Amino acid sequence: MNRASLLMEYFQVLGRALGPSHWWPAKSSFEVCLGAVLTQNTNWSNASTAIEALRERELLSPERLDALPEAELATLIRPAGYFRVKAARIKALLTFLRLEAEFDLTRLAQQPVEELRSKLLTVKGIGQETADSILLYAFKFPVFVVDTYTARIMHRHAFVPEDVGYTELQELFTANLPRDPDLFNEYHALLVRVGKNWCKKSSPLCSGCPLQAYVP
DNA sequence: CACCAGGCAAGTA
DNA sequence: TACTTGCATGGT
Repeated sequence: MNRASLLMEYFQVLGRALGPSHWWPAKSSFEVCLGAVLTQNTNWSNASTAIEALRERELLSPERLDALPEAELATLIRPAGYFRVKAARIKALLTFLRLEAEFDLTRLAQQPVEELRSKLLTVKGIGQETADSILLYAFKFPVFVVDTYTARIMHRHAFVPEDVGYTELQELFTANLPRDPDLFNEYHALLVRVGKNWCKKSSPLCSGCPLQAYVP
């Protein structure tokens, strides 16, 4: 079986077993951008608590957050962990959004995806995964997001070496799947759900995983 | 108690 | 370039 067929089969098996993921859980593109930073190396539950703290204070707009002092932002997002680092990163992102598009995210997304990706990567605190999460989940560009779960799962299934780089791992999917943002959206979500439930870092518990039959 | 979570940048050699 | 370290809360 070739990679393209196998990757599509994985998607279908996971979809049938787990059902729709409804990603990204956010009410606006801007919320996706915030969540993308807040969830860096952090479980979504903690990131979500931080988002809700901002929501309670009606701070979930770029203008309101931009006006908020960084120290106050840091206090509010404390539950997300790395809160000082993340406050600085969110501030850097806000400055970028203001200078690049006057906080108009719709306008920001008018440019070619490669151009926007390059610009996002210049923002301190926005790496490849965060940039791609924003491109796919906030703006619906057909960009496949990969993460540590993706690497672990695909390595365990012998698709890639353990130390596979971000770009190489991403190309495994983009070179073998149709460039469909809805497909990429759901596929990444399903892989994260598999990772969380059955493909943990230590004590690999494949039992019960929908993809167990495919593990070599 | 230890380990982990939807990373990233800065420092070192 | 290749490797190491700091960042930090909350759940299991």
